[in-house]
Amino acid sequence: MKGMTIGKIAKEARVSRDTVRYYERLGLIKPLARTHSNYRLYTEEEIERLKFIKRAQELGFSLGEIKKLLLLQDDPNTTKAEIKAFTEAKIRDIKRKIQELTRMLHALEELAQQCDGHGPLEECPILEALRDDCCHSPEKDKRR
Amino acid sequence: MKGMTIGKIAKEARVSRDTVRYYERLGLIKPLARTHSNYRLYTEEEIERLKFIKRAQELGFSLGEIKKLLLLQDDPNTTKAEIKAFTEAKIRDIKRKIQELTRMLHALEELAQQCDGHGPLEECPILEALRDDCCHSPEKDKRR
DNA sequence: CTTGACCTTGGACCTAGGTCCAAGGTCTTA
DNA sequence: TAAGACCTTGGACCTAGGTCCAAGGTCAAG
Repeated sequence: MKGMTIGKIAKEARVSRDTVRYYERLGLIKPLARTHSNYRLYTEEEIERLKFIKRAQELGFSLGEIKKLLLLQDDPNTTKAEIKAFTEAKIRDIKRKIQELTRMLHALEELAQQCDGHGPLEECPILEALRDDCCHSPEKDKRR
Repeated sequence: MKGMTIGKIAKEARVSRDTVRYYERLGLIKPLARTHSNYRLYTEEEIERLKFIKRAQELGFSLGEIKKLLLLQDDPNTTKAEIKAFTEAKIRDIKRKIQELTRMLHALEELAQQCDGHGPLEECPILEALRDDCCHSPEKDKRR
């Protein structure tokens, strides 16, 4: 009988059995067949699919997005332009996250730099900033 | 009778009643008193506390971290150096996140740029990159 | 004295990406 | 034939930061 059981491909792809079953529930992967005793059977191809998923995760794609990506890959009508557009959407997404984190970083760095680390706590510029309304969240509290 | 009910302070601080009760469960805030009918009673101070929490969240602190920050603020033995160290730890944290996102961004940008958006899907450099083992996750799959 | 707006509690539900467990079936190897 | 290592299913649990709901109590206005 050809094929590998779930434990085998999980080990090969360095994920857990539970994760493989979880991905199956999400529709990311499915076994080629079942044995007479209902064991899932897979081939090399599914190991590659698991590795594909891992790599896509490392690039910042969610499992939902990876599902779309796999569907696109499996569909003969998909164009390269679609894949490129998908990638570019993710790029914009990541850029937005970086911008937001950079905003936080600058605000924190400014506060840390204002604090000399000495003297009474009442004058701590960091706590003061959190207490008073000073922080640079754009477009808020315009009235008052 | 002095004090505001939960609906009042929630409105003032622009959060939901449920959120205030949730913060109470987490130990971030608590009512000064209860009425005879067991209604929570708050003062201006609690509105400020809610705003403090929101501002700290905007700076990237988790509710767990904000709890520590509030405890530090309320403790007369806290030094400015401690607050500064806390802030600096968060700065390092955010820098790490930015680095990770930047890694993803560069990888995606390289892939997008390699793709001309034309021709058959089999040669799509983006899908190829996910299929083959090419992506720059550091220190992995050194054997094989 | 009733209506509607408030308040109370406990607990379920949500997203995301899994992990863990129980109860049971199967397979291999000694 | 028995142990131990697999496999099956369904469902609970986890983090984080909440939201929503039911069933019931309270309060002010008309």
